[in-house]
Amino acid sequence: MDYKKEENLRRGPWLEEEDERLVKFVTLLGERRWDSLARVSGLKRSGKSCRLRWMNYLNPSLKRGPMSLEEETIIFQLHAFWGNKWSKIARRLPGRTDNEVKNYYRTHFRKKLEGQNYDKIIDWSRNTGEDLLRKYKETEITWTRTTTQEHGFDKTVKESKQMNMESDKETCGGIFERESFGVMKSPYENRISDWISEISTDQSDANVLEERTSSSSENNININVGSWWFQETRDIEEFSCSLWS
DNA sequence: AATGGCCCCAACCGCCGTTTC
DNA sequence: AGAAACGGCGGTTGGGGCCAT
Repeated sequence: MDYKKEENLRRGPWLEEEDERLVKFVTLLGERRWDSLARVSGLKRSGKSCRLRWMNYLNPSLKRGPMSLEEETIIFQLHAFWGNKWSKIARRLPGRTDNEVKNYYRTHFRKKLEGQNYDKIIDWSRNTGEDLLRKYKETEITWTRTTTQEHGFDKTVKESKQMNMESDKETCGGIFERESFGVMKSPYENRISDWISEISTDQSDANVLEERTSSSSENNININVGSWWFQETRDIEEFSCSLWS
């Protein structure tokens, strides 16, 4: 349905009675056929508007309240991999919407990262997968320090942790170890750990392949295996879509 | 108390891929 | 097979609330 063609449609904030009516009809007809649902319900709203209101606000499975530290971590880390794929990121956060994630990122992270030249740190097109993962981990450490401060963690502990990061690499695997100062990993972080370790495994394979390619013919066209690897693994969804189930 | 600036977030827009007829 | 309808996505906007001056 085209908004411009439907001049008598209501726009702007939803009234309480509109919400009630929408909930009633979605319960009755299901989350589909939004245009016909909008018509049948008598709401003077477009199907799109109804869908959006339900998806972003009325759906009972939505989580309310501020983002947890775990959710912040996931948003940041997945954004580092996928970029502005808000719906994809939101799928990793049960009860959160793409709109919410997008707004959250814009208001909370972008400002912080602008100050840290984030866009320059992560240059998707010019780095190998290995570079990207390393640089990503570096930004993660910096970011962790800022947010943990905000959340009341002890700054000194985290900073000394960061200095040991190089030697910790093997055990850390890129995910900060909060167990070491008394906070257990959440299920969110465990899943992130799993994703990252799967990525690392794939990357090792890619690096082996890269070595073989370059040693066999040094003057060949440069095939950036690292980038290939990263391209593939940016679509983690392909092999981990059931993580939340 | 008034006001201007900023932040936050719900809602809208336009585009595009998919599904339905 | 092709047109229309539908649904999903990312970017943008506008208004309410908060805070500093």
